[in-house]
Amino acid sequence: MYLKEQKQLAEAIRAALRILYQIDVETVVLEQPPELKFGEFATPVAFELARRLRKAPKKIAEEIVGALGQTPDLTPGFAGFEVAGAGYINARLDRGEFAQAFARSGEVPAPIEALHSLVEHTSINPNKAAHVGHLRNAILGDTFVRLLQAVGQKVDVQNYVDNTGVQVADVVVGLAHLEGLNLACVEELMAELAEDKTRLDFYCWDLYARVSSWYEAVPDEAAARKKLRLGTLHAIEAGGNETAAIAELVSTAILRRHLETMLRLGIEYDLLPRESEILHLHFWDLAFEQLKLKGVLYFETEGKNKGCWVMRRAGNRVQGTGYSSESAGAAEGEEAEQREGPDEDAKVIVRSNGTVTYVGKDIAYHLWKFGLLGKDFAYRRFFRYDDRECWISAETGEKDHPHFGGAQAIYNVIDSRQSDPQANVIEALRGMGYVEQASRYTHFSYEMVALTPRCALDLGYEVSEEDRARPYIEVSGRKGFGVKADDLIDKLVAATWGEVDGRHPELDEREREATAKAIAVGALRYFMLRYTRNSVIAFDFKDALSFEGETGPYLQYAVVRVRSIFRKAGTTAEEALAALEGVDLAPYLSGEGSEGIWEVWLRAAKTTLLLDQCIQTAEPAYLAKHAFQLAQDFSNFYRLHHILSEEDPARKALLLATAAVTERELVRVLAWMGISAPEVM
RNA sequence: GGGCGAGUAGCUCAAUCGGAUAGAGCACCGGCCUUCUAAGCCGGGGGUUGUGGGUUCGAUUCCCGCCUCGCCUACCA
Repeated sequence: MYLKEQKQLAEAIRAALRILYQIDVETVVLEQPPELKFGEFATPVAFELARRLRKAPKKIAEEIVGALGQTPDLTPGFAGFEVAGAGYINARLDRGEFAQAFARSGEVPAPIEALHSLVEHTSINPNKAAHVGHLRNAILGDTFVRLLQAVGQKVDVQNYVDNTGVQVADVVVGLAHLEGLNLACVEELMAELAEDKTRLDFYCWDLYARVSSWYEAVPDEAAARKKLRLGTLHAIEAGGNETAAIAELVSTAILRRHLETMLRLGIEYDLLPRESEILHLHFWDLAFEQLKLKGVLYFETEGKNKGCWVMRRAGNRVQGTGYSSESAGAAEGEEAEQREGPDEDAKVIVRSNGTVTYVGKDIAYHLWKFGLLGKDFAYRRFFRYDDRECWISAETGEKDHPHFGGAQAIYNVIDSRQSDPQANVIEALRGMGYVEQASRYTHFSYEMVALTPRCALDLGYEVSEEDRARPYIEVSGRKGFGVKADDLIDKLVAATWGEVDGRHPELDEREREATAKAIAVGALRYFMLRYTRNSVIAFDFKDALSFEGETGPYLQYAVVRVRSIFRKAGTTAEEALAALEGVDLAPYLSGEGSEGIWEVWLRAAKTTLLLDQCIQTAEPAYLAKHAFQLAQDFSNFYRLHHILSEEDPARKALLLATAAVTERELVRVLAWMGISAPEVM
């Protein structure tokens, strides 16, 4: 529904333009009029054509309306068209018919393309606890996974683990050198922490901050300490030594903690590919050969990058050994000729000492994602969910495992600071001739979560004078500055639990707990989804712990109210929708006494349109906003029309069905956002 | 220096491909629980959309200049 009518109307108008003026327009702009009394659709197409046809917009609009009126077979489902203002064309739906059809169908969205997609999100360095920024990442990613699944795509969910990077090395330096622990002692420490119910990732949060400041603490020692850090990193990368064993032990335990934290929000993964396997299985060697063969990498012989294998950046044109990704036209050739000397802006992929950079490894990994590397990981089971298994990469693994990789489209949920390296990887793929894959590679970019200065002060951090003047302060794992994910979830659950205890003493303990958790998750997930991706979230407990207004609980509350009505009415949403069969709804959907009813139906019917839009733009915030507006429309309807006391049976059937479509669509959208609606709250 | 993003109500954010009167939430003020759950609803005040030009019948939206802020721009990962 809605989408169908929208397309139909656009086609009918295009047909009318062909008949009337023998012109073809690419797209007909359709929008919703400012008020529903003008109809459901409006188009300003007559304004655009005024100059071209040398006619007043109003006259054109009248002619189009006339043509539409004479060909009713082109616009089934529409009740009428009219000219408004200086030349708008407004279209009215046949409301009764529309509502009947929508009540019946519910419209299962058709897949845009039955793609096999791969979404990578979370990807927290396994050396410390997850913080609010990681929550935004995981919630955006998980929601997008659900959206893709809603349109019928097969989706692999991956959480990339950098278990051999500097961040893990820093924590190992802390354990081995600050605490003076060997492998056995680290095992002992972990056992003690477990005994103590101290979360290991919390312990490492503090340790990581200590190590980071320790590097700089004594100026004379700084160089030696940095050397220690680098040596630790190299030992971890190489593997097969005690340092690497400590790293493996700790990072794996922290990784498990991250999965537990995310599971609290209903977030699950299929696979955890790790950097250690990308290194040890020599993914890079294969990628390097391909990159050289296809001329994407070239050996720099001059300038600052002398002795390195480099790649030109997207948008740069370079002559000689470089290549041009798009078909090089004459103009580009001339431009290239004017340039002299080495491309100093090029991206170094292999350093002059022969080691490969992060971007290089990432290119190899992404070739694997698209099934273009010619090599695969081995796999082991790692984490058991209620109804599925999460696998982890391994050098040698289990014989039977699901097939991973080889996706047709990929989405990387990574914050916007990484847009440059992401662009490099895409450019490399394109340069290798994988143009199709490059076009289906989406850097699902989002802005960071920062803390408001007030929030930082409340948490007891020292805040400099200039930071206090800023609207927000960036979180920093290195400084141990931020809000830990589990702490936030704990706070949310405590707040909702207290509230549920007070409101529903009649429920047993387990029900109250489950309800409180559902509301806490709803509040948190909605909070992270309501902002568009490129907006920085300035985090504050006051906003995040709010359960009123535009929040998750507000949406859940609308569903709870609907369910309460059905309980009292002794019926169900399904029955209420089925009972509409054969009822003439038109008299109740417009005119006196219909206020607020049609708004709910129209809004509810737009859900599929929003789903489409969110996928096209990779922007879940539109859906969050839509759900809120539907809940708002329902609240308005709820106030204006008392359902259970309605005496006209036909009207009562419609009012019940209005509540039913609200529930059906709201529950659907909430599920896409990973939010469940409790029975009571 | 170059690239990307942002600047909208006191605060936090929306505004579909350039369209009709720029909308929500929070905060503030005033009302509404004897009728389906008040985590709700209604009403009120609040705006030179950073700034100066341009294009257009029409600009928060597109183009150019300027101002402010953030991020990226390493032979770190």
